[in-house]
Amino acid sequence: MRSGKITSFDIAHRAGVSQATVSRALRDSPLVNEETRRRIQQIAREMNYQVDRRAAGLRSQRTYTLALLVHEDPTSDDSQINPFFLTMLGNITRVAAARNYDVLLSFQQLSDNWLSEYQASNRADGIILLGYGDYGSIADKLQRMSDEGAHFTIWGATLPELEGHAVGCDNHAGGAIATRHLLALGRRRIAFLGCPTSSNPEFRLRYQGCCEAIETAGLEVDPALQVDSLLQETSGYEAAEKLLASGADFDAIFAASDLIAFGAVNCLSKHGVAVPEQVSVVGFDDVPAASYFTPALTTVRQDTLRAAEGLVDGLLHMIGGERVASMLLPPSLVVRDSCGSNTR
Amino acid sequence: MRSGKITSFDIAHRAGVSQATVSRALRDSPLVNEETRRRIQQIAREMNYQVDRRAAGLRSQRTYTLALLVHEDPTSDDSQINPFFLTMLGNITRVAAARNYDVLLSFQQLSDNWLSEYQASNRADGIILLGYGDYGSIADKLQRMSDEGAHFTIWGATLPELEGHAVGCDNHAGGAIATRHLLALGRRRIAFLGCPTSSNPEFRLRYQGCCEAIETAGLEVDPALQVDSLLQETSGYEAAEKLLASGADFDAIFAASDLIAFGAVNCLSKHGVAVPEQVSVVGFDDVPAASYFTPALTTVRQDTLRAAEGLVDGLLHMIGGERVASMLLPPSLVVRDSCGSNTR
DNA sequence: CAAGTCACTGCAAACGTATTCAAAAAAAAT
DNA sequence: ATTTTTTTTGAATACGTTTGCAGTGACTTG
Repeated sequence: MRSGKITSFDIAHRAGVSQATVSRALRDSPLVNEETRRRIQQIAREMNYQVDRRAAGLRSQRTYTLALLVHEDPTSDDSQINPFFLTMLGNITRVAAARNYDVLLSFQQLSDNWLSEYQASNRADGIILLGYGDYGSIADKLQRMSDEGAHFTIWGATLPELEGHAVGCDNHAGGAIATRHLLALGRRRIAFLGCPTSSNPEFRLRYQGCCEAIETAGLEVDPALQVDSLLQETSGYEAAEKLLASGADFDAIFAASDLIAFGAVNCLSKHGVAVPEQVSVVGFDDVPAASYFTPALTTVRQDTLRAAEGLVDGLLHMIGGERVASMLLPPSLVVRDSCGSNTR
Repeated sequence: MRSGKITSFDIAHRAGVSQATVSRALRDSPLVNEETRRRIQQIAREMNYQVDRRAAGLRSQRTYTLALLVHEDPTSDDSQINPFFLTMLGNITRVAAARNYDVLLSFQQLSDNWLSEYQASNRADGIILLGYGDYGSIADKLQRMSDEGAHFTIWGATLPELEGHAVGCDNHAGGAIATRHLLALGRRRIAFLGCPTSSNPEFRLRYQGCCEAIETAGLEVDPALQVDSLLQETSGYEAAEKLLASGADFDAIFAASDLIAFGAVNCLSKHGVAVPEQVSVVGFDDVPAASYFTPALTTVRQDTLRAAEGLVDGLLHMIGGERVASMLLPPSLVVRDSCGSNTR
């Protein structure tokens, strides 16, 4: 004789009150008498009762769920996810859980109807976009999301022209920090591996910070030392190969991402160039592997925990109807072995 | 004059039919006339209508959502997630999406009431557990989940005594493959870094496979060459240090995880021991960083995509009421530089 | 003591869908 | 022309909450 599912009516019956009172008691409403509330909560605990989120959401028009949409490079053959985003993902989930929100995960493309699917089907109260460094391709979709009143926030550069809320690292400052570190070590010919001309504003800003630091030091930026590279390791390897082949003189590399740096170092090793003795290398992101890497990679760290907090809390405020300003986080330099500063 | 939310009634009104017919038409029910169905679907598309998942779920008692519970080591200071599980996570999400299921992500502890929270609050139709290599600590909870009729599956060793469905790699075979590879390279004194006596059955099985391969080759297992180590890199470093300090003679290391291998190699380097020249090293998992590592790590790969398919499809079958057998996946060896086989 | 407050509580109406049951229309069979 | 069958539709209800509104005593106040 298995009774069906336990509902608030069962609790009400057992407590000798109405179902409405149970609902209120469980939500700590001040409308219900303290002793009654405690008794009801006690009974609910004993009966192992849980509020049905669907019914509650249906009535209150909330889901207490955030959708996390992680970008996947459609050109990438491998199903590997950038480890940096995975770290972010973990932090976002943790922060959301602390705020009593669930996180719905998706790696689908941001298709034309993706928004409507999630927004209109009431699967989530808001959306967090991760890994869309290149806004250009989705600007129109963001605009539409904004027009339709969707709540969303995006990790990346906080551009004034961008519609909506964003949390990002101060890429310009990050580029400058890394470059100043290399300059302080006596390096003078600093190569940049990354694609500043693409519509990816993060790489562009990192390069700008880099150039500015060089010029501030009274040196000149040599365009020959900038080689395009995408985010991935293989792309970094190829970029380094191109740099070597060009015959350009360089004594340091600032890679726009750690993965690029990994690829570049591997390439240099293969060609007998010693890191950090002959060439200093700095990365960007401080992915977990950066510390395992040989030589351990000096890199620019983004504070992923504060970033996650910024994204989640910003989004929750927007859901709450507030207007929230975008957020720029200061990066920090993590000095390890790949620059030679530790060798004295 | 913004109309409220679009409901199936709006579609019905516009199409001149009843709401019931709309519901049927949108679910491709054969009960509705083909032409009517097409017209309704067309209108729904035009009006950008999306079924409210909460209402639909409330009525049909399904959520079309799977909960993914990833274990976090509570002792770990860092908030880093094991990269292997992150790869799994990505694959699981993709597979689930292909099956039209959402994935709810959580890194919370499997607390006593976690199950009831997810199961009873109807946030998910089933649960996937990831990272619970050590079943001992949660065996009672699994039993309770099973008793309460929850649908769940777990990544890890498929033990006969374990209640419920599991998908796992053939750890015994994996241990044997790795060890045979080392033996084939002429290594004779193979150390094992990992904790086979703990309740973590995966490590135990890997060690058993290792021992069996050694004995099959007509050699003897030296217990002095087994050093306990937890999953993490730092733990691997310490284990290698202990091994060196013991003065034991060894020419190869089989690490129970890639992270342990990373730590061990770093430790050996620090002590001037050359890898792979003096000591060959094999890891387990083939995490993304394994290929970036120097020397690139030879390791045992688990097929994470097939694993994800096994987990998701197994779970869906269970939700569908079928009885599903657990699944054992064959591992494969990825040969890179850390064993010296490539140096010839 | 009457009237007004106050602190609780219960009734009942949503929320938006899926589904049962009966009915209507159309087609087929007699 | 009537009955039977088939196809297609609509009315009504249930899913399990939250919440506006009204009601009930008890308590204060003039």
